[in-house]
Amino acid sequence: MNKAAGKLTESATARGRLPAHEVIYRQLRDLVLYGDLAPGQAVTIQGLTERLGAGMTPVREAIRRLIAEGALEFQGNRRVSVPLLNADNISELILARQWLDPHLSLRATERATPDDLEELTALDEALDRSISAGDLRGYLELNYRFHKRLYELAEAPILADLADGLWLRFGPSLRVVCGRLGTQNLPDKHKDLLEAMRAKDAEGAARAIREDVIQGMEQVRQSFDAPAVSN
Amino acid sequence: MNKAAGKLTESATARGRLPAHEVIYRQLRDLVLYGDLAPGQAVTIQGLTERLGAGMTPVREAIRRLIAEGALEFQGNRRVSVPLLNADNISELILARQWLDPHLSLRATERATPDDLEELTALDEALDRSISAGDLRGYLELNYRFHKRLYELAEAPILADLADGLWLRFGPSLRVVCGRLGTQNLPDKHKDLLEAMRAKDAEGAARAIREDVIQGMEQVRQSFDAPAVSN
DNA sequence: TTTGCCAGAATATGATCAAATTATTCGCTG
DNA sequence: CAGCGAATAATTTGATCATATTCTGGCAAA
Repeated sequence: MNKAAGKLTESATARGRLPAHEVIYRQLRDLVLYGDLAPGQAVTIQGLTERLGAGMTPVREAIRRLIAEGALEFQGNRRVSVPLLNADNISELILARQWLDPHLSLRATERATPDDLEELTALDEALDRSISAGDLRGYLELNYRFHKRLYELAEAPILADLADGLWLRFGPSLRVVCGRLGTQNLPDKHKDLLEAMRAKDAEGAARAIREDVIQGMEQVRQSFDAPAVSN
Repeated sequence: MNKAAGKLTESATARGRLPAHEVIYRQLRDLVLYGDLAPGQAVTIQGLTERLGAGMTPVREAIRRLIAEGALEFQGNRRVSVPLLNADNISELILARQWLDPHLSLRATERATPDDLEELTALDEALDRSISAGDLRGYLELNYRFHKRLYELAEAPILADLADGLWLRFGPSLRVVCGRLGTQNLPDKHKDLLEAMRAKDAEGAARAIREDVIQGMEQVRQSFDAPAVSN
């Protein structure tokens, strides 16, 4: 096998140069994940080519990917928009996360090395600083990265994919809710989780994350029962 | 609002003319779902433009969508292929379906009308005929449609999406396994399921589908422990 | 074995065509 | 004469293609 050749060739993608459609995909993904695009907002190809300064082919491909992941919605005619969730959708998401997240946390606890735990702890501390500073965007980003890292540690790529994909679906709504509540009222169970993980208490970790999920997602659900904002 | 205009215009997409990328997507999806593309097989853009007689832009978009759904795999360099599952992957899929399918069946049972039940029964009978006739492709297609219809009846679009997506992941492997076993040895629990649904026994339906999933998926898992075929 | 070259495939652009929404005009009725 | 509504024009946006460019992997020669 000429496995060495690949290394020596120092392929363009390997040395950090990602294809444009990949770059655009990640940018657009973050736009959805962190709620820079509001629920219901229309997404146009040409609008994005300007906003992200790219050709339309990469933008087009990025949009298709996001649609397939449920992050965007194809509206039958040729319109694409950020999905507008209803209370039932939220219930489904809560249900799915209530099953997936504990399962993944349990596996992550069994596999996490001290280094991994340190990394998670550092992420959580950064998260706390964002909350104190009232930095909403930072909170959303770090909170996601905390959970995402947990998924990765579980070494279950398919289940992690599923869990990861759910974040894209409630990302826009989460932003709206957190924007209303302010960063001060955003408790989490990360401390309990980390403690359980350090003790290799997999069941305890699963319980902690389950509470974290319920606590966070119920806030989103309640915002649907509450009177909708003006516009 | 000129909502009337839209109706009168009799929009092209509304009267059945789907965009090419959508058509290509569905064709390519079926190719994966029913195992016409073998696990590990390389998928090239230009190869598909010829095979499906389409331009490369629609093919490109279809491939991106399938990659996002986990039906295809982007191999880092510019290669795309049908994912080759390992035993761990199968375990993940079993786990996910063991949770999703019963849940959806339970909801479907609560909501199914007599007409719906009749439709499912008809699908199952057609399925039996395919088995008797030794028609593997027909079996794969009808079995999928049976479960897919069940997902739809649950009226939980997000969970249904997740469950549906899993089929794309084990489709190619399922084809290989069934090809080895022959259609005669493909038992299912559909009869038990339908009986429970007719009796509005939601818990019973959930149990039946759980057994159906385990029975079917375990066959796939075992084919990994069994000695791999020659090539 | 290593290095450089080459064929072939994928990426990316811009042009072109088609479709849908929005804006405008015109005619009608009250 | 004013206001409403329908038909139509104009603009915007999406879909598709042909083409240019870049990259990869293999092959051949040193």
